[in-house]
Amino acid sequence: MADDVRERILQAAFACVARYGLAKTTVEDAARAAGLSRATVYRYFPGGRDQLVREVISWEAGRFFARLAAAVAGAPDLPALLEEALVFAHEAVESHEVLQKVLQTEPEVLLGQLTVDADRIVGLVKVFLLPSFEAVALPAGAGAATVADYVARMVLSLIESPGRWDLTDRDQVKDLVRTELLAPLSQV
Amino acid sequence: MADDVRERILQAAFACVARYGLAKTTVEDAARAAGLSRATVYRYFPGGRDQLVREVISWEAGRFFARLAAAVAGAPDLPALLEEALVFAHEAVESHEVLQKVLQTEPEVLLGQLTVDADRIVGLVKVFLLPSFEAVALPAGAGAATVADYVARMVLSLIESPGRWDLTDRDQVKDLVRTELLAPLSQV
Amino acid sequence: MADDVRERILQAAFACVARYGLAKTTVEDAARAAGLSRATVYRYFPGGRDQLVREVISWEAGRFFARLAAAVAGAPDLPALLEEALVFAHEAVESHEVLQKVLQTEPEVLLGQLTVDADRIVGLVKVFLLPSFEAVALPAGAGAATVADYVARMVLSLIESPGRWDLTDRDQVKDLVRTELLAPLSQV
Amino acid sequence: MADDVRERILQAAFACVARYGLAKTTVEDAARAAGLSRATVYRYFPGGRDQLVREVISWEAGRFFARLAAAVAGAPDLPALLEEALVFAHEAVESHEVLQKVLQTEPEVLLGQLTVDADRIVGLVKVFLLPSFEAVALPAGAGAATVADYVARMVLSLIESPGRWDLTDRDQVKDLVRTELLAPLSQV
DNA sequence: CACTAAACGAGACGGTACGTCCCGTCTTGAA
DNA sequence: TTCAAGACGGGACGTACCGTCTCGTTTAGTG
Repeated sequence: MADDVRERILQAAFACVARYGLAKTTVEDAARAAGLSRATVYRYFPGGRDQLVREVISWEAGRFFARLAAAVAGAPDLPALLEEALVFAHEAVESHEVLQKVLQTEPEVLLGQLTVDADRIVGLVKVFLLPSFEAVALPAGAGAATVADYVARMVLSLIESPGRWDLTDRDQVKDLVRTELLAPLSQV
Repeated sequence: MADDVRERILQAAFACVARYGLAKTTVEDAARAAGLSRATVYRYFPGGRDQLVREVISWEAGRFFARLAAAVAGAPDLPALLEEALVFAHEAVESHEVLQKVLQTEPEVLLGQLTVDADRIVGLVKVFLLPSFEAVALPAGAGAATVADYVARMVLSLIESPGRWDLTDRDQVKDLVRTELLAPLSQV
Repeated sequence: MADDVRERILQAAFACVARYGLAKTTVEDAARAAGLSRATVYRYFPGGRDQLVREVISWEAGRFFARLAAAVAGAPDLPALLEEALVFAHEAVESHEVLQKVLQTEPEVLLGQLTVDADRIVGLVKVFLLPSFEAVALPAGAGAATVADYVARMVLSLIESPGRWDLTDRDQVKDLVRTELLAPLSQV
Repeated sequence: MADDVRERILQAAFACVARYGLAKTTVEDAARAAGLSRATVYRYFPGGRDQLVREVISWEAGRFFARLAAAVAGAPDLPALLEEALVFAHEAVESHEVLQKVLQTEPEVLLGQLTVDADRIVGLVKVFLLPSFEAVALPAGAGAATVADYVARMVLSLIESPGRWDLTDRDQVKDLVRTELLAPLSQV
């Protein structure tokens, strides 16, 4: 029940961000959108507006990775999983309206938050990849955790700025996964 | 004269950031510290507090690179320059009290700003390195600009997160420059 | 409770006017004197400073007439009432320190406001006199309201500028009431 | 030359009042409209904005009476003069756009000023009427000055609030002049 | 004719108050 | 108890004028 309310607030706050942007979203706005009083918001987010904004971003990031997980659930092996993940994630980022809007109108706040959360996000992706690496033969001296960490960072970096790769093109992504992500690992 | 005042405001604002942090620095604070009225601050920074904060960060970043430039002015050749730059920059970042304080207490704001300015900063470093690369034999097909861009990004990245290198140790840095920064370029 | 606060603000503002004058009384001053924050003043007087000043004048005028009503409460008949009213009102105006101060130092603001409120004030006096006229024989064709209106205007005018009458001298006032205020009415 | 500039400023300020109203007319506005710098305005009106506004009202009032004087210049005798004056003045007040606008949108300021200036204005009218009364037989014991004062006040009062008279109707005005203004004087 | 003195334009500046906004705390009353 | 409702203090924001002042630049008047 409590989590219910919390969820409702986050959801409402996210909706407000979609409408007003990060900077212009007010505690009052969020409360109203959630059908709650401001006081209640403060009960659930004692850190006030800052905490709320922070958690909204975290929350939406979480949802993002949940969708990602679902999207790659059926992948038969590691390369397929990475390929699927890159394609889906890239596409998801590009077509995430709120994200795109915020990135264009007030990137500082979002990027600031994301940079600060970077470790946590890498962690998320890593945890998500880990099982796959544990089921695979790795180069001597490389633990699954280390490798997962490395790949997680690479993947995130590629999503942000794909460089010369076109993440829309499945063939290119296949290539990318093979040559840049996995190749270094199979060299013993 | 006008630039004088502008400078004074930035300087004062920076001092305030050092004392109060980015978030708690007020236009009024900056004005008082500069010995000016708030109105005057708004005359020079019509964008208000936001513009002021933005420019303070930019301004200090500029000063940082100016100090960097001075520090490496005497380097005899490219490897020495890069080595000097890495050592100095790392040391400077580590011992920059204001920077460290802000990074610990309110990284979001600063990182947000820096991320947004990233391009500009890469540009600064690139411009700064460019002459050195133009005076040097480069791999076929690689323009000095491209190479400078690449090295600039690498250097910044290394300063941020050195990974396995200890940028305090000159020998390691020498190694790093040779194997990671310049090696790829000398392969024709 | 709300009216309480409103009252407190008006009272405080009036005190400020007494000290600083109408023009130099600040919203901040009034708030401070009322022991409230400026924000609260704006909550009760959304029209801001203008509304506040306006209402302070109105409010004190109201209190003035309340005192007047009390002073003449015991008058046995109409002539006595008018006499009492003239004497009391004149004395009250003359000895109203704040009023006198403002009239001397910044008459424009006050007079402007009073002129604008003139109708309302005439109304106040009229309502106050009306019952007395309804209990009295009036000239044919003259409604009590009409007569009250006429007398109200005369009284106010006399208070402002007594002309040749000395409103301190009870005998003169008796005369005045008889010959100038009531005589015209008794002529059928 | 100096008076020229002064005049120009007043004229410009009046134009601004016509456009923006009394309260919203800025020293800057007036200066701009006069094609002068703000500094110059302060040179001619050291009392600043207040003095300027005050004088603009005075100035326009002066012009008003000048027009009045011109309008009645040809009157053959005192009754005709008063008749002409009443008709003209009433009409002039009614059709004075700026006056009407200000009276409707911000009467306080204007009325405040006029009330304060009341004595001066009565004086103007009085001086203007005086010669006519000196050339006429007056009741014993009444100096021309006293009579002129009385009539001046009556006329101004009638212009402000005509009461039951229709100052548009020449016949009524003729009547009014005879019965209310001059009758009392001819009774010895 | 030069030269000084005044008038003026331009605009920076300090200062002050305004009105607005939002935050975070707290109280009260109803479910 | 939990929550809605909302008053309140606090504080910063950005804006708008005000009045003062300092500079150059005319523009006259005078020696």
